[in-house]
Amino acid sequence: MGRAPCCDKANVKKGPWSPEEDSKLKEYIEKKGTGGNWIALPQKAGLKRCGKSCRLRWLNYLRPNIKHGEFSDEEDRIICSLFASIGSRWSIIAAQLPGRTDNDIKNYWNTKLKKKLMGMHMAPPSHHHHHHQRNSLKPPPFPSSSHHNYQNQPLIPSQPLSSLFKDLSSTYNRSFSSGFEIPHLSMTSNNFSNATTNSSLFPTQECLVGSMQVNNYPVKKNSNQNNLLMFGSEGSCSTSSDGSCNQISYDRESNIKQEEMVFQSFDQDQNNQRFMMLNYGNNNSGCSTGSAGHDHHHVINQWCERPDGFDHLGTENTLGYCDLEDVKQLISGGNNLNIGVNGSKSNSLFSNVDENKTEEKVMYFY
DNA sequence: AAACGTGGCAACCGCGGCCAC
DNA sequence: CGTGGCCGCGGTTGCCACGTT
Repeated sequence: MGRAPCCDKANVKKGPWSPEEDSKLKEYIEKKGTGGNWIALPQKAGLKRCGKSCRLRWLNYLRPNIKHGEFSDEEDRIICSLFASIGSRWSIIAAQLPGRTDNDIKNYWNTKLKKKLMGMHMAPPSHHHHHHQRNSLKPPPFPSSSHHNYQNQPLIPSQPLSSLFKDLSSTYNRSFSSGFEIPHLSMTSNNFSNATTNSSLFPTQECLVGSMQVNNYPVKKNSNQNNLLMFGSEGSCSTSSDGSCNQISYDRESNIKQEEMVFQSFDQDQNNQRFMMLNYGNNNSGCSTGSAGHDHHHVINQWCERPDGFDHLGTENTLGYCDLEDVKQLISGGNNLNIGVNGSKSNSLFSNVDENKTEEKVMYFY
């Protein structure tokens, strides 16, 4: 039933590469190139390896100009801001960092960089040795005062991550308004438009503008609050009560991922709306929890009329923010907003849509 | 000092997408 | 337009070194 193997497993070596294999592969490719066919290459080069293994070894290790060792603050910054905007698309991120491979960056993010950002709020989940444990995610403190001004915070931090983290965590702790609510959101697939922005706020960002609906509860009429900026990867706002939040294994305790992937958006000042998204997670399972038969969209802001308690909330990792004027400018102002729905992953976003529900504008970054 | 836990990475593997036929 | 098969992505696993109990 399964897919045919890409090569003859019996006759193929697996595991770490020996220096001899390395030099064989290197010499062959330097002399003859890959010929555009990795499958045939190992045989031609006299290697008992699967073509994919050769490709990986070459791209991640043998290829010229591979950079190893410490990541600089600048690299940290780039990775962080790109992750904030496009999520875990490591190959794209790697393309911005000469000499780094996607694998390298992925590993670095998962083992170190993420912790730099998360450390104070909670220990990131460990998948090691199947010690999946439900992190007891505590909701953040519920401050009664608000109106913290983060006017001058840049979207892409110019400081090292350590200082970014400090700033944002203190902001975070102080900035909830007293009455914020958790709306349940889903998105509709119609009315999305494609374009590209060159805004200085979001240089070369790709974004998607579309409609947002709030399931079951009316959107507040205050139009200042009708914009929601979502940072994150493709599935960031998938509705998951139907299990369509894909790529998550429900039969494992790795469910925890979903609960960690909570977005927060909040704004305090009616006249000076700020939008902030917090996203924690390592793939496209977004803000849903998907586990309890509800419609789980834990996006925190003053969005709809429903006051709701904390439920499944883990709230970590501030990655970006802007204010309403920025949003407006992007939406109007002749900005082109680019990239539509991208493939099947995003399709799950658009389930559970009731066309009769209130729809509002949303920008969805990925 | 042995067993156990953890971090760091390299490598693996399934899948979606793309393209040639 | 199918369809078969390769490519590359990204989530996951395996392994080793080292720290801790």
